[in-house]
Amino acid sequence: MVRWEPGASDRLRKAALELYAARGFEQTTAAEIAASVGLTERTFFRHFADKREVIFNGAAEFEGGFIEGVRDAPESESVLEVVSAALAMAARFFPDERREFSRLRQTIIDDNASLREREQLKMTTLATGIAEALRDRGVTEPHASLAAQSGVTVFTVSFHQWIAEGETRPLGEIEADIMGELRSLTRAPLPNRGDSSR
Amino acid sequence: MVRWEPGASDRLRKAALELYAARGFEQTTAAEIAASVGLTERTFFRHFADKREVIFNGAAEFEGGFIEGVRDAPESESVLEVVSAALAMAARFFPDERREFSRLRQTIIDDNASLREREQLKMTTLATGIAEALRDRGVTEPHASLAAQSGVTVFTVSFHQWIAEGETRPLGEIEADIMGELRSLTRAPLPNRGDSSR
DNA sequence: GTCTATAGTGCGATAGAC
DNA sequence: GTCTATCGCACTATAGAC
Repeated sequence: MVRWEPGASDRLRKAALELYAARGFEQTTAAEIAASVGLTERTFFRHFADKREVIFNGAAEFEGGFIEGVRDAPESESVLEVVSAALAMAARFFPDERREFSRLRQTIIDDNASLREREQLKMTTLATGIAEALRDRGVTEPHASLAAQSGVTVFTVSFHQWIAEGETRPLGEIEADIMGELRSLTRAPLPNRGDSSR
Repeated sequence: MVRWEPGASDRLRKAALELYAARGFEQTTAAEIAASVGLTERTFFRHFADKREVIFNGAAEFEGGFIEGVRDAPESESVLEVVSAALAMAARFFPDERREFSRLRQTIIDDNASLREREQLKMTTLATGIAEALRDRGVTEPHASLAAQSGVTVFTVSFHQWIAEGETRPLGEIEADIMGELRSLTRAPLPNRGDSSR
């Protein structure tokens, strides 16, 4: 006989996702989520700092993996090569089995401004972390920040393509493509730049 | 005899900035801001959708200017040249006289997570708008999104440098530098890329 | 686990300007 | 009369304090 079922956190996460998807984020109260798995509102807030965090708190693991990808990348003259290695590592967090789940999660986020805000902050935090890891590898500013943010840009654009309707390629493949597109984009000349200092 | 002083929203904005700076964003209530200029909490929320918006709602003008810069840029083969023209336009919203104010505003934002969230969302919204303007010029995806996001990256890195202690160069000049750095970064080769498709 | 401050919303009343 | 900016009050949910 147990006093409470184990895995409160997991049950809350699962219930929250379902309720947010079914009736919308704002229309779902923390009390409802908790009640639906036999817990109280207070317990919900002991597990998650706020209503939104329940959707994002698997993200720390992903962020860590991305940054680890930077730290463990092989020696290279090219900063972007390091970032590419990290992108490949990041792609491992999104195997094809997870695509449908990612689609559902993204529709929930897209439907609510405060969830979009939280997501953007996570991406910026990620970029900041990558920049730091690059500086630890000896990359100087502003290159570290630019490369880090560009890596996140490639990830974001690729991720949205990955969950686009009808897309079947794995994330890693899309990332390689998009990185190539970014490089060709910035390779084009800036013809009549003239004296840019005034 | 007038029933109320005119310019309620300007007065609220000014008072909010001062109070946020003096005692912090979370330690300042909407009621206090309103009371400090002789209005009620309810009136504050009729002018601003939420407590944070009071700090950001000058930003629509800036966003419009940036996007206008894309629309009005001269014909060019290079997408990045278009983005550079828009960056130059954006820089006009931040003349040197505004640098001190921008520093103060940024410290308020940096000190609070929810303000940072809102700022990041604004930047993403901006990138989305720029991408749309680029597509209207005939730029296809994923180039439009990549170029737009890269433009915002250059702006963000440049802006932070612009308000860095001891920095005296105008924003436009910093932007040109940073854009050059981004270009040189992505120009470096990706040596042993091999078969990137698997 | 309870208690409370605060954010934010909805609605009716009010006092002028036109 | 209508329109608009405000007040005042009641209310819910979040989130933190105790």
